[in-house]
Amino acid sequence: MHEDEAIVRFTSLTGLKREELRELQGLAGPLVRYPAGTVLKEFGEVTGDPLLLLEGWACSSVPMEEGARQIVKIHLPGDLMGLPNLAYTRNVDTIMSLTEIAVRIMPRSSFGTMFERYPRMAAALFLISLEERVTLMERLCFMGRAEAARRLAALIVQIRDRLLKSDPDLGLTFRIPLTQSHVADMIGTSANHVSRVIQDLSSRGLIKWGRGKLTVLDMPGLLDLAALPPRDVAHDTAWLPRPFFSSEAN
Amino acid sequence: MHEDEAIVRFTSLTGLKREELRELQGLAGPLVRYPAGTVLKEFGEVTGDPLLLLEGWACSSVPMEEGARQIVKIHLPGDLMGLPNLAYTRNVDTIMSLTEIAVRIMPRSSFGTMFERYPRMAAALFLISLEERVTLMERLCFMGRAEAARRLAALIVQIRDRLLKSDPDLGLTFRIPLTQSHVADMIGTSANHVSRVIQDLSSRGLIKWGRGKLTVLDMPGLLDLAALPPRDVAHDTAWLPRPFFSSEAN
DNA sequence: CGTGCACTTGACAGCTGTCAATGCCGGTGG
DNA sequence: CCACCGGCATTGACAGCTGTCAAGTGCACG
Repeated sequence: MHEDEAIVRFTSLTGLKREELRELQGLAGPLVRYPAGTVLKEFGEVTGDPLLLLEGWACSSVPMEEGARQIVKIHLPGDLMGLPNLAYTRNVDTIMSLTEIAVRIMPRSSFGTMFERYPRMAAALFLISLEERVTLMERLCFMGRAEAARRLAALIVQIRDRLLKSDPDLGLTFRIPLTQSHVADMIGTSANHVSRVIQDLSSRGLIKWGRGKLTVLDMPGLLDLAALPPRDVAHDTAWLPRPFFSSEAN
Repeated sequence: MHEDEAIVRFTSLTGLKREELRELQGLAGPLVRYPAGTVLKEFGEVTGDPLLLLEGWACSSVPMEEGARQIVKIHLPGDLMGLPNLAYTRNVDTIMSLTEIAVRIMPRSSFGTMFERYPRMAAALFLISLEERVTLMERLCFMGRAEAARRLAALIVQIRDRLLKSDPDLGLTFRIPLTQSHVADMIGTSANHVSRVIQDLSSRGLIKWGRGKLTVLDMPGLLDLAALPPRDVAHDTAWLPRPFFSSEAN
């Protein structure tokens, strides 16, 4: 993914102006690359600056007792990682790359700048945070109520939806750099059980999943199983501050 | 709770100045009271304005299939309710009062004003949102990994911690306006099972719970069972914009 | 005193964690 | 080319937590 595209995704929901995007890029640090499996932030350590993910996959997880962990979010290009740490002195999660990744550091001070000088950008940041909250709410519902097969179906649908945003031509077969262990840590079961559930979905003719490659065979069936609550993605941003630079109305 | 106290709680984490608090109050609408059991927002309906809760308890829940629901948050005095709706056109959860409550409407436009004219207040709002996110992350972990007894223990500890913030003298016995059905919808089990789990905790001598009154008999034991991850509550707000009015340093 | 709601209790089945063993596959080194 | 190895995935057995159903209890309220 080209860097501009990632930045555009980051700000798409508020319709920020091109000039504002440039300012945002001006606040970011240089591009840095890491190999797969790199731990970028460790839970409990003193917080650093948030990171803007530009290429590759990463994930945030919270360590539990005895080596277990819960993955709380998959990061895709365009995502800001480590944002919640702004409110704490120690990292609230562990951030690790799942593939080779490219990131830019977003210095803490740049967020102060945003709030002081670029209110629309700050508001965009706020909206992104609210969306994350809703995503977590949704996952919380599934975790508490649904059985593993449905949680897996919902996970697949949600990941594909997010991938679609940056690649509208994404087919029904695509790469997912997640092992069954990762999936287990995401949907809250054992890696053992994930194997059973995947085979269950396969035998129902819904998906095919192997070697990091996932194929959705029956999307309506998968959606039906996932039974995600309807969520209106259209955003009402009429309350946002007026654009800073542009002459045209938003 | 006196209104000022609630407002102070709302903004405590960023050390907002007294003048800013007054501005915040100026943005809010008049005080409105509702009896227990009032539905203030209904999931899926067109969004209205967020509400600042000043007295009483309320909860946000997401309806699931067949009348089931997941309670995603308990609102206590000082909480802003319905904030995530700012990013959507339809309510992402149902907000219902658990006791008699008093609220003030925070018009959508007032958030635009905050971002334009009171960057520190906007940043405070942002931080609150990040905290909510972390709370949800934590609950997600428990929902996926812990058995019901531990989830209940964690719930009790967390609620008491939040009550302590507004009443530092809170003893080990306090009122909780939650039925076992509510608890079930919070920790993701059946109301039936909640009864069993409460009796389990009781027989272990950890708590006593009846008639809306909860007594913690063995706090260390309860904390041990809950096994909440250590979370540094101190906030690093050095990146925040400078105070708007005051002359003193923050 | 009757009604309704909240809570309790018991039985049973089902999903899922755990343990252990096995299979598969890619990479490494000879 | 082949043997070995380690990580990942599969499979089976078993126990435990938990949902469901159903019946019963107790309390508050009118």
